[in-house]
Amino acid sequence: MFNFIVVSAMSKAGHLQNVPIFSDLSSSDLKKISDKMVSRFYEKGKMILLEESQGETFFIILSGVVKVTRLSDDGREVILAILGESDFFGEMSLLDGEGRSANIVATENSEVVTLSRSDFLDCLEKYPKIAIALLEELAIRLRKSDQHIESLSLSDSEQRIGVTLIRLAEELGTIKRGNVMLKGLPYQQDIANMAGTSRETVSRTLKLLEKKEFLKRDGRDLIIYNFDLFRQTFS
Amino acid sequence: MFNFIVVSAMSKAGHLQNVPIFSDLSSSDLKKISDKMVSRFYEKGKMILLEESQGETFFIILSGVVKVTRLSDDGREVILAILGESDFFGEMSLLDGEGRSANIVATENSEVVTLSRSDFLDCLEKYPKIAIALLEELAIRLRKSDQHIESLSLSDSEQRIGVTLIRLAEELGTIKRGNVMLKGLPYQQDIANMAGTSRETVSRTLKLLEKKEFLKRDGRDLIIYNFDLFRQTFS
DNA sequence: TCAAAAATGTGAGTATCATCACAAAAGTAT
DNA sequence: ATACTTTTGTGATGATACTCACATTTTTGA
Repeated sequence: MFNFIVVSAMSKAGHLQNVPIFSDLSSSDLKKISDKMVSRFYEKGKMILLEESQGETFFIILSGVVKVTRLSDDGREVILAILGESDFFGEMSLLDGEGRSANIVATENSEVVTLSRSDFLDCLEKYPKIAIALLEELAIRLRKSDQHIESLSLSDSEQRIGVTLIRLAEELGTIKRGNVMLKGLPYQQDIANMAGTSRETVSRTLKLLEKKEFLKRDGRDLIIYNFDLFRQTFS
Repeated sequence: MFNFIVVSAMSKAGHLQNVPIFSDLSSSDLKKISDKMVSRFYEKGKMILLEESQGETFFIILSGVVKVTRLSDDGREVILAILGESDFFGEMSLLDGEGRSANIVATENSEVVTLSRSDFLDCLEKYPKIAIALLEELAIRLRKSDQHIESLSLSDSEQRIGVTLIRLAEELGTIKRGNVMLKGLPYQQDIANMAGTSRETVSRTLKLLEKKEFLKRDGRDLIIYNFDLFRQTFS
């Protein structure tokens, strides 16, 4: 475990080059920024950010997977997004000053680097390219949110679960001759929380989709046959 | 009508000062930008942007109201947002290069100013303040989207309609001794499309909320008594 | 390796809400 | 003022999907 952290710290600047919002920067600028960053490691299941806490830090995921959630009063959870390598979070409350709007939990062992609020805002002032890249990314997220809203508004549960599998495949899957391989599917309860349905319905629907030969399950893994067709069918 | 356009054109730069994303600019910078803008007027019901068209223009609303929608294959409509004075739109496809993700329709006679793609991007490069202000605004919209998703995922139709009324009140209403006055409520079908429910359910629910004395209807107008309580109850 | 815990499968009952159908009311235009 | 259109109100019906209950399977950890 310790070994893991050391290795990652050594390659921090290297990793950053692969993060889209930094890709326009020269390596000397990148060095300056990465020197201000702090590496952190979160084990699977650990809470990274709480809904109530003040937003004072910007996070970039180097490896691992996190889920962005909101909790209702009665404890039910809505999963807003699944984020993976090179994704970032924490920017929203840095930008608009409101408190956190969501919880962040590591769903896999995850390594992140962080930037303080002031360093982050400096960055934006100093490198307009970063601000523009961030705008692009937020535009993409807003577009995804809009699709999510459309799906929740119009579709029945089978469609919504299909759309959710597409989202998961795009974030976590690997493509292989037109099929998508999803190793380590989230729990049915998490899929239900993404799709806005119940755990039991996810169970029944996955079985149905398997019978219809859209996909095949093998324990925690899942293969979607003919991903293009799957997309057409469900979104 | 012609009179209206002339008046507005004269006050274009003046209006811009009240638009949050430009509020940090000096009046000479503002002048430079406003010279590149073009005024347009859309009558109630007119389509401003189509889902399929290329995104090549940035719009700022000087007066009026527009709705942002997505249409499913079978023609059902989802209303993603209602935008009013000082709000802007069209930035998403300018930023991420994708085609339009939504339709925009004027729901009231509306006056907008537009900026071309290149002028808009120039603006962002030249005035980092604008880029940051835009980031703030997108963060706010993303936060609202997240709340919308939560509401669609967890709530029953009464809650969802309550949340929708709050959204409408915040965008279109005027506060008066703790009560909110909404003059010219949207049609029930539009409210249904925002809340992800059916027109009939909106009709029945409004009646119910009136009986519970949360609100009072008078033709097209609506008063929400004790808006703070209403918020607490529905979000 | 085995027990305990967690996750998944599945049936039965039921509530919510969409849909259909049509009546009433409110706007609009001639 | 009147006819026409649009919007709203409301009952009846049925389907979808949620909840509850419990069996089965898989995973975890000592």
